[in-house]
Amino acid sequence: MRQSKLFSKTSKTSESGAKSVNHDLLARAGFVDQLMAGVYSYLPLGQRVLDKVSNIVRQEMDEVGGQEISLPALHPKENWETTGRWDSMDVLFKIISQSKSEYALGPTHEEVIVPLAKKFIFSYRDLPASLYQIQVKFRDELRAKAGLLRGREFLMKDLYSFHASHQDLKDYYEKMKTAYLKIFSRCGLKAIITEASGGSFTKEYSHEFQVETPNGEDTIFYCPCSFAQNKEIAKHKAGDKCPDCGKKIQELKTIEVGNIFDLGTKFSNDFKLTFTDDKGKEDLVAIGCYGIGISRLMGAIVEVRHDKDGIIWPEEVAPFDYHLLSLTDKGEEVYDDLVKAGVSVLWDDREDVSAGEKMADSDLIGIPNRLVISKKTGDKIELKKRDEEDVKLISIKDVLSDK
RNA sequence: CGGGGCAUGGCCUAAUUGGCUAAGGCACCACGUUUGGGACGUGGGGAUUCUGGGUUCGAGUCCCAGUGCCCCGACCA
Repeated sequence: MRQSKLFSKTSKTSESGAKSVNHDLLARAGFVDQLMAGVYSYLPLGQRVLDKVSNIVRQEMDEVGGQEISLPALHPKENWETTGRWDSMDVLFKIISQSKSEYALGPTHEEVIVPLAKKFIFSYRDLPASLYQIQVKFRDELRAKAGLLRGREFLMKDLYSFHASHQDLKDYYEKMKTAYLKIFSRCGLKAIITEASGGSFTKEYSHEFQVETPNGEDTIFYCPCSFAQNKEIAKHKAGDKCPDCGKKIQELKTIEVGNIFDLGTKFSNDFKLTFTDDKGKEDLVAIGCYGIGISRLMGAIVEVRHDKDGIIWPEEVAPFDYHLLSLTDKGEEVYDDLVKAGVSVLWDDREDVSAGEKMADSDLIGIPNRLVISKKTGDKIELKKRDEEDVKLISIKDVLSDK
């Protein structure tokens, strides 16, 4: 991609409403644009990051047997009345059509997928089943805030698993924990599995995946031995002895990037989703639900991985692998070679922009590898990692073989 | 939803006690000079000062109402 053709531009000044780090940096670097509180447009750079994160999530969900689908965002009122959530879920967006019918905009999809599952699941032979989608969700938050961290419209992966027994659900739930940790690790984050409330529709436990950052809105009590509880349900406090290992419990500010629920038979009971077991007996299907806020995850990565100059994208989610800066009129040949070799590169080919501005923009955008061509580099290319100070001179062959 | 703050070209800001044609920077257009850490000169275009009322000879500035955004809290299957 030639930067001279890039739709977005960087900005030296922060937007007056961009008080959070992720909103400020993502807006200044040209990844997102705020439409209103909690609602953002994703510009070309931002869309590339969302796609990168989504693909990581896809790979890991496919790895645990998930099948990707796409459910409607517009839901009939009736399904939400069936589960009682039309009235009880405060954040439900409700809309009225011109013929005065009422609909919900999906904040989550049990009300759609369980009726769908009824059309295909009849026998223990149809179980287990695991379905997921990556889709925009709507939640009428009273206070959207912190950039991408708490939106009213946001991108989410939600997976629903269906099981013939509760034990089978629990086994799958554990597999999902491992898959989630892998996803967050690939996104450059260390997630802490934290015990949390199951919410009002499951009496079972739930587990949140929390990432430590000073700007986080959640508080957890944590011990490195693997003990972690959300403050909401915690029976311990900072300084107490860890019930598992006896060391002192710490208090951490965190962002929740994922949450998994054992829903039991709540929704299968509401919709009468049953199956026939191998003895010919009818039983309710056990359901698990597993969410990752993709756009929130993008914001969380920025909150954790930045410095005074800008964003520091982890390799796997960066919008491009290489940022090639031409400080002379040379560079086109190198760019063409890289493109031909399939290297993901953003080429700063802008002619009327000073070297200093190109470097400042490069740091702000945060692509992990910076290549510079200038008078000083001769027929070599300078390589600098975004998160390192030292530079080295290499040849284009080194770039191609490195990939 | 309770409390607080803010609202001026696309963006960031200024404007004396209420007083002249709303000023500057960024960005944009033209020409020229520049190019290793956010260069510079000259010229140019771009504004119902959030909306609606009110006070006043006169309102960006004061008052009332509304709207939007940000922050704190509550809320957040």
